[in-house]
Amino acid sequence: MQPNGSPPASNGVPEAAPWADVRERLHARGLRWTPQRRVLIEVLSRSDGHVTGAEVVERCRDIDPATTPSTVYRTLDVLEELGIVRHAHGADGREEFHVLPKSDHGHLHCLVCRETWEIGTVEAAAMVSALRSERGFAVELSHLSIAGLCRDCVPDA
Amino acid sequence: MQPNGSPPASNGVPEAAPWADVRERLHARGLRWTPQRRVLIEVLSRSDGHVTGAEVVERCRDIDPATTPSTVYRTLDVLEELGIVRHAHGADGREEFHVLPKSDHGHLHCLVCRETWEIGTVEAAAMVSALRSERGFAVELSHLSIAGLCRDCVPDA
DNA sequence: CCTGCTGTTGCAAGCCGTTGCAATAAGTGC
DNA sequence: GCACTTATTGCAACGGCTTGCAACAGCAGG
Repeated sequence: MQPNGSPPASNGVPEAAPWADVRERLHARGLRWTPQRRVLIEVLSRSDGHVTGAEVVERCRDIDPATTPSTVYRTLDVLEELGIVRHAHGADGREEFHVLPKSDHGHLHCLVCRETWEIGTVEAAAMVSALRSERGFAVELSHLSIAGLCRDCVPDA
Repeated sequence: MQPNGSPPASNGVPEAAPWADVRERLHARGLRWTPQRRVLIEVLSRSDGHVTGAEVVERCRDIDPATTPSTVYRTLDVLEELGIVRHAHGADGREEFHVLPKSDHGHLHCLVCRETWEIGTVEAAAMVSALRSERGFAVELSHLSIAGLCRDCVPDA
């Protein structure tokens, strides 16, 4: 059954592929395709790439009010193993999921305005390679959250 | 200066200076010196510099079983404003407090063995200044936690 | 010592996540 | 279609931390 592709958001951004084969990917690992997982995938496919755990739960409830948090979080763990989502913690320590990361990247969080920005491999390169060579430490960039004050919130002009 | 070595944990080495004037510092701000705060200061003065929120609560309870979490966390907030403690979040998002940070530093967390290391201004310098000049972003080093795999846990030998 | 102002506390409740466990239901083979 | 294996679910309870609120108690001042 392929009833007209599942459109991503509503603003014509394509997205197509990634979600189509999730079911098969699960099966390939002996995992199952359940109604609850369908709902979660539906929610994620509509996200813009960054969501908190609580947001995901809430959106799932919009589709199926019976949604249980434990199921959602456990499924997110599974999807993380499949590489479909990736999680990190915001400046307040809460979970933030990154959906379909197109590239490995971390985040910058302004402690004042709460705005966030992505920081890519290039910007992190110096630090990452320094830690790698000096300490043998392999940074998990996708889990990296750097807190601080953004340009607009730095008091010092 | 301040040779002092400041012997960290265990033995009853009473960390003279910093704690002595906490009471006055509070008073100077119109804040109060209460039994509960006395207990918390007692606990912090015995810490080796890194404790989780839950640990602090538990240790306070060792001294006064009636200790309430809300009081502890609220007082830690106050002490953070006084610059006596500083908090960050571990790889799991839980709070970690740095007591009397002698220097600004962040932390490295191994996702496998859970070990942690400090990372100082020198190591972070490249990244900090890059973010500062390219984005105007002022990194709060003391809040920085970098997750990844340490030398001993990196699979790839 | 007594009084009053207001910083603090403790409680109750709540939010975000996690976990143990028994019941349920995908997916497989016949 | 029908067992059967076992991945998955939902529940209930808990851990860490926060918040609203009424009662309490530092600490000047008289």
